[in-house]
Amino acid sequence: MEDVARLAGVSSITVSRVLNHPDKVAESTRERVMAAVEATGYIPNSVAGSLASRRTRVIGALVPTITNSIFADTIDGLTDVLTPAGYQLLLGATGYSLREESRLVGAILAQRPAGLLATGLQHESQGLTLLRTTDIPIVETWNVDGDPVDMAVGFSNFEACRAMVATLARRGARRIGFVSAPTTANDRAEQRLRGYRHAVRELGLDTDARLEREAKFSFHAGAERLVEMIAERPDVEAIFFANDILAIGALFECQRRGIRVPEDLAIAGFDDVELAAQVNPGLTTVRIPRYRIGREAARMILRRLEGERVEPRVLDLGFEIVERQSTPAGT
Amino acid sequence: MEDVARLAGVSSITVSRVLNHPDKVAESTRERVMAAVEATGYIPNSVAGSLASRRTRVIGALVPTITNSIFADTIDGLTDVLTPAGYQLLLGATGYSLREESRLVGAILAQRPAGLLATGLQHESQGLTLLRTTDIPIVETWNVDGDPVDMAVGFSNFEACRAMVATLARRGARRIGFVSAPTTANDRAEQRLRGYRHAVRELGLDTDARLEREAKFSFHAGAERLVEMIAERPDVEAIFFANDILAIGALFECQRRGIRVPEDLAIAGFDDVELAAQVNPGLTTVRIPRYRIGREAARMILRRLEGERVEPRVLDLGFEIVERQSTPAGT
DNA sequence: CGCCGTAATGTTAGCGCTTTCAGTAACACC
DNA sequence: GGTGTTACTGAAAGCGCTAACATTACGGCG
Repeated sequence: MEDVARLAGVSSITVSRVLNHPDKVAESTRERVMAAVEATGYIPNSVAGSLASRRTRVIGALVPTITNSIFADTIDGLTDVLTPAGYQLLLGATGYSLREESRLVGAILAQRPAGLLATGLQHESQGLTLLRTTDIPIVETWNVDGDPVDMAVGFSNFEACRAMVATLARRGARRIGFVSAPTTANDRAEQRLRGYRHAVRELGLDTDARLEREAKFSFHAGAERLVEMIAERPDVEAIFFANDILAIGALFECQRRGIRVPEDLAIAGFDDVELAAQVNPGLTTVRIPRYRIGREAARMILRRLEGERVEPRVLDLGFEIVERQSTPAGT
Repeated sequence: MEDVARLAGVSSITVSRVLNHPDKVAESTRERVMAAVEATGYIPNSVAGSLASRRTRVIGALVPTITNSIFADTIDGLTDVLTPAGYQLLLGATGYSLREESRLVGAILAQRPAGLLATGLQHESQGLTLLRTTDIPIVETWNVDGDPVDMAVGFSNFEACRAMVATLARRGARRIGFVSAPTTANDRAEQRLRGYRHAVRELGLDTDARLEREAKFSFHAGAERLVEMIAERPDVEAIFFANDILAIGALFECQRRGIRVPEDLAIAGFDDVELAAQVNPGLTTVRIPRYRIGREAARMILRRLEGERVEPRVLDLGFEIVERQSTPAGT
């Protein structure tokens, strides 16, 4: 920066101003400085800048895994808002471990981000303390059933599952199975399971424990649980899977076994991934605002960084039941 | 940090040492300092630390989009190596724009990352200059057909496509269509197309331009190109899609239209996404080391950061033709 | 005509750490 | 007992910027 200043015949603070507050510099000076920046190939040092100004242009984001496209969509929404605003993304993957989340929260906060996005409302006490102590805007995502540390944006996993069970029941099913995602360190999965259980009781449906299982996130696991469940409860009428990947894995298994969907068995998923609309039959599922979660989270953070108050602190973006051909049509 | 030092009855430099070089501090002191760190809830300021030490624990990564799972897998491999080594990920999505890539390279370099991962060997001159000028380790990924700025890890898209066409031809197809991904700002797609063209000529197959189309990345586009191609060239025997998503979109369209795969038409994809093995019939495709690309890229960067020389600078991880049921079986 | 507001630029200090060099103490060795 | 060696701790300087205040020039205004 010293070099640039010398070449342009100004002091270094003027160079700094040209780069950060161009309107506070005379146009002729600005041009001279910009030319000098080009000529020297100067790349500003944001590390030094951040230290001096005590703020960074970095937003931290913590997701369980970026390998699951639903989180990739949220990150996508986040960057689509952040990038034009001049912010960059510091990404961490917790691998569904609250221990690892705490560690990453510490590591990310050490970078003094301007804001932070987390997934879920559930945290380890250590991480929670860190989140509470810091004064940057924090948005927890993918869940609105609980108390956020600061702000939250998402939808009710509980209500979404309850609504899907109600839809299946309305189409005539009384024996509805549920395949949950692992609920440890995953409040979204836990609430989906609770939503199912609540609905089954509420509607007086079959509550046999054999209609409930857990599966890791994979096509294969969905197929396996399907096979197990129809072996133990051949009379099951519909199986609701906690995510589309499981459901589609099961759907493919039905294709292979000649089980007719939805005539012999109805299948429903959760997430409405792009694939859900493409498979044959199309998958009935819950559409959730994955991309918008990221977008709105970014907006909330930015608004706070601009000094505005953000109300409400919990933003429920809702969900939508999408009925396709994998469940019986309405009459 | 001042507070911690006072509480522990040491100077601030000792606190710094406890945090960064714990082995250079007496155990009793270390314990006292750690207790003080806990008590005060001190979170080190990496920004200041980085400025003073002139190095960060951040690695930049540029991908076209994180929404495509193949890049998510590469990022996954990257973080799996980087995180245990104490590095964090600064992620940028270029949206397949070289202009945007240049901008992001500048923004990321301003953060003074310890290393940088880019996707592809193709860059705009402005971004290329930045990459060349900087002295941090840089790995270009997903392509080894060309000259890297620094290091590269990936496979030959050209040879992979050539090999798939040869496989299809070996199974009897003479009229093989190709659906390319958009080739602008995407050297990988471009080389896949060139590999197809080369193979078709080399093997004396049908070179009709109507057997060649382009499609954006979606199931839907794959289905559309399929429909168009069989309308214009009803005698096409096999269609090779530049990625699995296109191929699977086409496969689903065949299911809907009652086109038997592979009896009426063979279908092949590229990438071997998890879904490719699940669909019915299973998709013949090219398996590529998506995850390992990220892993090896991280390893190369880390080795360089430890002062080692890295040879070779271009690491070809190869590919593998995976024949499933969407193409005719061997005899 | 002096005063004051405004625009443009510069001076000074310091952000919170780490590097470098120095210093102290304890111990072994010839 | 002087010297070297190892282990530990500290003082001073400064990383490359920006915030806050200072300065200069200029023109409008009572």
